[in-house]
Amino acid sequence: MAQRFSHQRERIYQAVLESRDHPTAEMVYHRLKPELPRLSLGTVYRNLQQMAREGRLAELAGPVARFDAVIRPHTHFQCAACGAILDLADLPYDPALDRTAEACGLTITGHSLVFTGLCPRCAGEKQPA
Amino acid sequence: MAQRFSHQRERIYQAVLESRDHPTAEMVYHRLKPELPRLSLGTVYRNLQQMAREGRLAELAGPVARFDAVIRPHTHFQCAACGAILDLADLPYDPALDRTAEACGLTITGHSLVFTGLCPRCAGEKQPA
DNA sequence: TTAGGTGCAAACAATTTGCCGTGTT
DNA sequence: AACACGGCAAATTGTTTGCACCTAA
Repeated sequence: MAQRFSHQRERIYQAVLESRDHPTAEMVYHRLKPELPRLSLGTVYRNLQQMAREGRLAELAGPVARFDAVIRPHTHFQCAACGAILDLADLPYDPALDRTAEACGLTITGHSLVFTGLCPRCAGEKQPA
Repeated sequence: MAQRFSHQRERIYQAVLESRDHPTAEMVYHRLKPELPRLSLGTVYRNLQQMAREGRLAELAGPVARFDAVIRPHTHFQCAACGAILDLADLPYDPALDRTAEACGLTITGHSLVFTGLCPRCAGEKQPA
């Protein structure tokens, strides 16, 4: 289980660290390809995923699209265990946040706020080791 | 351009509306298949995407994963035009939000806050029609 | 009648995995 | 030497699209 040192992994980590644009696996691959001509895309995926599991990297968003019939902006909750998404009706969308963000000099049209944790069902199933 | 009434589209909309779990295209398909045996997955994708474009449905997250070497929770901004993601260093992560959400009876481990709008470059390129 | 909608299957795109030789410990 | 790692390509999965037919208006 113990992982070993790996030249590629360190390069991949550095690439994500240096490029501030939250790159996709593909972007990392193309950036490293010139200096590591034998690098393969599969390795990039494997290492990104591994480092994300360990918490060395953060992963933004997932690979599948989900839809919501509630148009009015609102707050979501996603269970880390089962992936279910719930609405948090009690936690209203706060437009004041958008105005705060505009202070950064950006044109803000809205925001998405998603809480992470364990849903009641998964929290119940968790039994202490 | 004007769209017509479509039985399938209404069923698909209803399916998203009735299932409160923010379903994926696949989930919608499987839920409707029994009552609409000739329904095809392509149609589900087409209609979900169309309704999302029109604003009749909201789409959560995109299909490609991105990575961030900054582990410490922080706030993001995504440009609606070019898709670029920026860090909003001036808008710190607010742990108080998590405590508020716990009032809903959930175990909260964190949250993600992503603002949407136009980045400076895309805002500059926008010329009035 | 006319343009949009649908099923179906093929095309694409994003991501994962098996196999087997290589590198770290 | 043992076992994690990396390259490569095939396999999976998620999503889009071309085409011929069907249907609302």
